[in-house]
Amino acid sequence: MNSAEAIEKLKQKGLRVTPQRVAVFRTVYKLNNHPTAENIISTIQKNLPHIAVGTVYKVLDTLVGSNLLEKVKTERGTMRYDPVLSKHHHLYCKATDRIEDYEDSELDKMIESYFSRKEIEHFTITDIQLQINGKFKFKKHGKQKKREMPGDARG
Amino acid sequence: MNSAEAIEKLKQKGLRVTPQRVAVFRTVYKLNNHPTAENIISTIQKNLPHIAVGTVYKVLDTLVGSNLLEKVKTERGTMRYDPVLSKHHHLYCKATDRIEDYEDSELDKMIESYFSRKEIEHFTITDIQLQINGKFKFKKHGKQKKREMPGDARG
DNA sequence: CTGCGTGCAAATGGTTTGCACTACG
DNA sequence: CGTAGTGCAAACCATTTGCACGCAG
Repeated sequence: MNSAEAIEKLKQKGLRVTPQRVAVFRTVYKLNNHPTAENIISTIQKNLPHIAVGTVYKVLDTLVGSNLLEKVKTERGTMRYDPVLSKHHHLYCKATDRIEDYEDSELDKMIESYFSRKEIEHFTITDIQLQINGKFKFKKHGKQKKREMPGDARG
Repeated sequence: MNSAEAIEKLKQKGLRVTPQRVAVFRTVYKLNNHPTAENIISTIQKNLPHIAVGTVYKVLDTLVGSNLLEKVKTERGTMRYDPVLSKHHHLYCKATDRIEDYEDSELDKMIESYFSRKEIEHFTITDIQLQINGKFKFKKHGKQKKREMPGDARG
């Protein structure tokens, strides 16, 4: 996503456009591994060395509030951020803390029709998200460079 | 769950039996609202005033590690604990941070058979958990007493 | 211009850790 | 008895907050 696109999206949501917001937004798109706040900060600081930690958190909150990003929790303690593209589920590996998105409209339809038949007594559903736990199969071409990203192979 | 049962379960897992472990374990069963560590601590301290915060966290880790409890994280930052009874999903209300368990073997079968047909390319599934988001419908009999439990009506 | 957004640094709060002591097996 | 478990308090660390300044609209 380039700056123009980022600016456009911010404007659509009625948000003030600042270099910090553009940078945070673009960075979450660029780092497509559900980065932590820290990942985002250290990446941004290469281009925008002056940005403050608190600002990044505030911007992330703003973007989540405007539905431009979503906040994801894992077993481990820290929050992760994900561009909101469309309805999706998460593949999650506990051993490596890696998350990937999983979209499957057939699955969604099946679940939706199931719950339209079978209601839950005292609860009104707004949406359903699957956490699909397991293990990523790694292709074994070349060695994997060690980066400071969550979700890289550790197990 | 009484002490004898708690002790039995700890022994089954090969864990040393201590008053602290019994108390933590029983308290999570008693507080069936997916309590936070803090809920557990303040409840236990009524009977076992000397127990240390650090101990409770260590015991919780131990019990989670032995598969007697599970650890759940919500949108809000804090961890919540849940007795492991059987495979279940979570009903979750963002507004109140309330969690309830949801069991449905028909649903489980449907999902299982779906994924046995439709494999995910680079991922091996171990289990699937649904987060069913929405709103609890409250029955309006009498007033609800205010407690310091997560998941009570706030919205 | 006017106030929202930012930078900075200190505060917060849930969780973890290190160490001396205790008690389970 | 020996070692795993506990109590305690300090440390940790991701996130939040308060305030003065700067820049977007």
